[in-house]
Amino acid sequence: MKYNHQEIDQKWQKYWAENKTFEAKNNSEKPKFYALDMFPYPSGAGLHVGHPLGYIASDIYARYKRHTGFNVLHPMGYDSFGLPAEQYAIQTGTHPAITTAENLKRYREQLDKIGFSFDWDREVRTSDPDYYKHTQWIFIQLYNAWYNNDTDKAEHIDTLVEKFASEGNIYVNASSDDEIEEFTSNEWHAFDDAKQEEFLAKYRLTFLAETVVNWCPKLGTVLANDEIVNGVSERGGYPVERKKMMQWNMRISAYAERLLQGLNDIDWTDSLKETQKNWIGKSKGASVWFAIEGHGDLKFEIFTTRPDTIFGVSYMTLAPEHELVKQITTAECKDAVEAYISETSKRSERERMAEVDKVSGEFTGAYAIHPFSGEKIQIWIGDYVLASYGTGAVMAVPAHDGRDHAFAKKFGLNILQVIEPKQALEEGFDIQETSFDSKEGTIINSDFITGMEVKEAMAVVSNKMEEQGFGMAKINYRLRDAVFSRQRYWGEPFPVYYKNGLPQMIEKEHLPIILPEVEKYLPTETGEPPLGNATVWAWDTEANKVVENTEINNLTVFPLELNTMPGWAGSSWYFLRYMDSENKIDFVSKESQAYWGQVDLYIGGSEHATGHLLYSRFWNKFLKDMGFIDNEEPFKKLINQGMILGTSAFVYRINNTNTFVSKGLKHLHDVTQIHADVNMVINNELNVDAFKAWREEYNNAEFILEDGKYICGSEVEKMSKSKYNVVSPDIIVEDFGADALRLYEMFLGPLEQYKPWKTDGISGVYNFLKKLWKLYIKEDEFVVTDTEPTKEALKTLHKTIKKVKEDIEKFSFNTSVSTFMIAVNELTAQKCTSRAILEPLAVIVAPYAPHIAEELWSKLGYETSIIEAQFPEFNEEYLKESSHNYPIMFNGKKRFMLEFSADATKDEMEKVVREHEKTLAQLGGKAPKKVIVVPKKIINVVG
RNA sequence: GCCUUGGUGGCGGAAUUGGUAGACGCGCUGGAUUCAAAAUCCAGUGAUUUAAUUAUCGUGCGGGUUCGAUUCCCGCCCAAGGUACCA
Repeated sequence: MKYNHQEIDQKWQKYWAENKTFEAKNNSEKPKFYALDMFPYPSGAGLHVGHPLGYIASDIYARYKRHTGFNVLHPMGYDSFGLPAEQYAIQTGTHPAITTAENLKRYREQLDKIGFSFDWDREVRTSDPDYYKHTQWIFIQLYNAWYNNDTDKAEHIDTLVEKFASEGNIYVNASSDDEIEEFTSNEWHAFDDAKQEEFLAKYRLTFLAETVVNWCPKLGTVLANDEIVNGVSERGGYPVERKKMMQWNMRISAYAERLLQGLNDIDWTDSLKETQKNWIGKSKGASVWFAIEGHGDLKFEIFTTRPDTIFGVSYMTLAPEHELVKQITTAECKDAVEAYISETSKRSERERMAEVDKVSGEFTGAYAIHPFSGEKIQIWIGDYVLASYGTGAVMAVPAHDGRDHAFAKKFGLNILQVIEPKQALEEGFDIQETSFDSKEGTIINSDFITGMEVKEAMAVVSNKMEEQGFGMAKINYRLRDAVFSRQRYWGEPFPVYYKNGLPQMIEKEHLPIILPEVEKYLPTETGEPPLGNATVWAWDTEANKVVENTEINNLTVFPLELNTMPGWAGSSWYFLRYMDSENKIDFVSKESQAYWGQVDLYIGGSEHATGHLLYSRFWNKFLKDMGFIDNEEPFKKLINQGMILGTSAFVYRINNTNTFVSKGLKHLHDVTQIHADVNMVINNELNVDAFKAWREEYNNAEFILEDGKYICGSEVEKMSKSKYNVVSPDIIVEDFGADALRLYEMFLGPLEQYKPWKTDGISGVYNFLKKLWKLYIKEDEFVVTDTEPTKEALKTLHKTIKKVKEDIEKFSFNTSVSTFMIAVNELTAQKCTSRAILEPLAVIVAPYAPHIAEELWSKLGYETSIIEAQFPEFNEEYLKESSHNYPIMFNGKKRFMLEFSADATKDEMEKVVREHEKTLAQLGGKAPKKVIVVPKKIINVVG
């Protein structure tokens, strides 16, 4: 009987499904363990070899936890809303729900073939109305909440309304929009509903506001930065501009400090915490208001981290999008400023941040007044200042800030030194040539702070500004409120209708509001989102249901929101749903979430570091504030699996044409690099016909070939459907079995590391499985006996137990695979047949290669799953060595080996080494200066 | 640009706290078996040098600390991920 992976895989996958072997119970005498994977987006390309990497790791850990006595929750589901299905719908007219259902089916089949210990009864899908009704409900909770800085938590909006009614907003300490007009309780009562709502919106945790987006007029849609290449749309190559739009936003900034502090309480890698910390970007500094000459009371606010340099200000820079620019620009400067703004609107924010050497700007003709000195300061606009960061305005101190310096130099603006460096600078240092950005120094040329140290000056300036009413110390966060509207079809509809232009929430009992059918998935001709095409998309407030648009009367029937929610909406809370996925009423019951608590182990890609992982923490904290769940942080321990990278293929389109030029000739043209599907490329050569048939826009494409071939470029990058470089695990499972795939993915290298995919080494792990099999079954015979194990076999077994246990606990799965190989090689050489060795061996291998382990377990005579078996205990007795072979080194270089008994003392060993003839030969008879003996490691002779 | 991670043989990688660099696997070379091949088994395999012993070099590059550095420190180079509407 040979090792037949296909038969064994099927047999045990069927057994696990039928016996619900991996069902998690919501109560148990065993301790609980919650192991979670980041759920996949089910793309049309199917599961690729990168997906299972993390799933296999968490599966090994989850199975190990079961072997050590835990009640394990290990669920899986799908992040099933998203752009690709919608894109496909636009291209083919197929409803995204159909595409998604097909993709999902394929994913499930693929996942099933790998033998995961998932509890499939708890599966969730974000695009399922039974799921997204809760996403809609959470949205409503956020709408009906504000953040009270005094209690440092979110509260129901009613408590804010009470405050307004009793004392106005003057004493309210909330996270809110900047610069809210003050009102008294009397004024509040005098406001009409619309006015009251206008004020409440400035405090709500989700609110409508104007936000800048990448607008592509030709496609009539908003684009992700991802969809823009070289300033034009990736699809079609159309121009893109920055435009303001009314959008739903989430006030994540209210949680900035808690998101930052919470990092101290979770077991995540330092690099990931660092990334989130930098993303939140806390900085201490000051807010300063500058008056504008000739504009009466008009002032604008800047944020600076260096209030100590306020006397070094030589000009101001506003973001070109700053709201005041139009108002203050003088007639003479108008044309140039407008041209510059229009130019800037074509550049993406990322370009503006990246291209630091492209210094550009324009003088507005207006002057600010220095609050202390009263001097006139030129106001410029420059694209190095971003509207979305801080207040979109900076006070420029060229002597002490690199970017301000470059700007001042280019435009011949004054550079005034106000800090004297503490340490003498290199000779020839000239503040006119290079800025001095360090905070180590003494203030000069600065009125009342001259002579102070930087730190002291910062505080003094802040205090003085506060006294005089034009500034104060302030903490600023880089973290911006998150835009929550998408002009897309395939996402959660908002549970929102508009009455007199004001948003109204729909009651919980009428949820879900189901995504309507549309004829076309594109934006409407008037530029509205795809839901603008829906004909049944109005809310009847009497019947409490969605009705035909023709019934809209704005008295009882109102238009519904046309935007949908972003991809991260559904993924921000799915980990809670798994705890209680059958709950028909609430998103999770109090009891279920109390039992499962935090996710004990979360495995997923580091590319989610600042998106999903921050948004989930935000929603989790909010839900806790509102009393729905108990834990402040959702994910106790988190491991980033490194991505498996793909090899992408590129074609080169000559700009503004539909002609593609082969790689070797691309330097002769201005070209745009575009991804081609790797499945259309063999040995870098493009299958031109397949490419033409790939997309409608390429049907008539023309090609400039070299040597009769179209040669593609290639790059190693993320494996992703959008890069068309996806490789599927199916063939590997078919040819080598699920256990080989599992072992191989682990064997590739450390879990956390990025690695390009290659199939070359798979035969190694397959050979290992065959050798493992042969320890138990030779020819057709089951050869395991009850003979006493040898000392060597016990040593092999126990060092394997020790190493594998340590490896699993530190998520070093690649080294376990090597350890198994060594163990099997040794036991084979020892001709071991003892049950006392081979039975525990099957259990240690089981988390990694569960199918073969189950089969061997049943051959060993067991009738229940191997998952019931206890993980074997390590016994140190078997590993004791009577001697150790020491390398004898001279000045760090190994020269020969010497064996010493385990109980030899340091002095004894030193003596032997000193007197050894080879030592004398090495040193030419001279006595060693020193001998260093490190027990169980090395002996080093210093000559 | 900025933030994060990584760079070790032909390839994937190992090396627990600063202690024998290259475990394990792939590939390659030679051999056994076979009519032949597949499969399997055995031996070898960082580079230079040598018949061999040996010696020298060697963990992206340049410095430093140390008896001893893949590991710690300083300065660079290269690649990947993220950079706020891909998920």
